Amino acid sequence: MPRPRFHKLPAEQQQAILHAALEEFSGHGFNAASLNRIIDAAGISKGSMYYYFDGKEDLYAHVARVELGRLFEAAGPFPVPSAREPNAFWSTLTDYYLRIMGALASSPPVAALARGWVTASANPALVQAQKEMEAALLPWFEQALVAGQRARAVRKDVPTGLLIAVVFGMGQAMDMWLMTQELDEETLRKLVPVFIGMIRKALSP
Amino acid sequence: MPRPRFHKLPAEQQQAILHAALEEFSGHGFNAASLNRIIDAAGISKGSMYYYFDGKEDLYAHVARVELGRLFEAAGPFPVPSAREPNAFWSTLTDYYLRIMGALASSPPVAALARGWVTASANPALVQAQKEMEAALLPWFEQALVAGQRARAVRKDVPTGLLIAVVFGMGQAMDMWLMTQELDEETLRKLVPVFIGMIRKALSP
DNA sequence: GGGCACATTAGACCGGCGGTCCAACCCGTG
DNA sequence: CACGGGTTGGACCGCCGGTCTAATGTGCCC
Repeated sequence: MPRPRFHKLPAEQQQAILHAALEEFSGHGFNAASLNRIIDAAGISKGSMYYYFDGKEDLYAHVARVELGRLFEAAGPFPVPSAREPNAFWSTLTDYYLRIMGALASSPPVAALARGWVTASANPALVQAQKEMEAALLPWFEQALVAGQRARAVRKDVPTGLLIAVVFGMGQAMDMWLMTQELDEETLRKLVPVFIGMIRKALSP
Repeated sequence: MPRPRFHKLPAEQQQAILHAALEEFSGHGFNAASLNRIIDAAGISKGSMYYYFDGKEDLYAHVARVELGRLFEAAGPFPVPSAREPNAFWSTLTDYYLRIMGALASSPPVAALARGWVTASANPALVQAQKEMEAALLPWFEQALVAGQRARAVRKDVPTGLLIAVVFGMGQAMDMWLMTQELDEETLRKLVPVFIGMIRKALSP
């Protein structure tokens, strides 16, 4: 977490720092990103940076929080599907997935940041930040799965943790694959249902 | 690739270097591993290390190649299923998966290395090494998928590249989940068919 | 056996990294 | 005006991966 002082800064200076950090992190990934370059680009001194943030990881986590937060905001709130029937359940998820991918496609640096975030999973320096975001996402995942089980859309014979891992893994793989292709609205609209269909088949009772 | 000179070294010194590197890489992951520590632990000088290897990435790739090579050797050759019928096709794959996981379970450092290898995917310093291993694995994946399609076990309405990505992602997620659990032979034997079953459902026509 | 050429080794050195530290400066208050 | 806490600049630290070269083996030819 940034120190409270950071939020007292003039908005434009906060922006300058966050912008520089987003550029650097999305362009190089966490490990290869240089805090010194961010500091230069933001036009502040090292002392100030460490006066506002605990260090590189803290800055990264904050940028990710802010940008991914904006992303989810732009895509609307997480729906916890209340469907009583499998088809309805899965179509709710399809809609949401489409909204997220659309939002991502409209902002390449954020997409790069998200990609980096999701692949940096094993980095020991990031456990803290990862856990934090995981903790924010997990309850939703769990709720969604339980709702799915209630709608008879999701199997009950496998530990929830494993289901989450698998969905996460499939989603990640699909996202990565998507991001390496040309992303026009048309194909996206065609592919997302295919993706959800595969997840659906894997999870169905 | 290590320089040819490396292979002319007395076997025990090669072993010392590879052992030190395996310990360090499996314990810290690629980024956090320290080449200097490996050098100290192996009891050689920096000059020698760089005389035998191009650098950190080269050493890592070599260790991974050797250790994962041993792993696959221990698990027997990649089967390209020749089944003519879905059930036979999937049971061939189940057997193989079980053999690999068994081999992994018997050697924690190699398991850690494999975990690190698979999660380090986005590291720009490793693209070379990643591509190399991918190139070695891809043809087998493709053959297996095509064989699966021939056995009417795998759908044909989705690009092969996407299928591979999804299978890879699911496999990775399952592996990671497995490695965070207690790995006794019993549960493994129960879980692997469930995994393969999920992959099967996602891929079936 | 002596001299030479080449393979090998040791480790000082380089720029850059993330992170620490403290003197100097700014600015509101008494 | 003087003080004192909030803020800033940037020198400094230990470590990183990587380079370079002088010294040291080592085997071969005359």
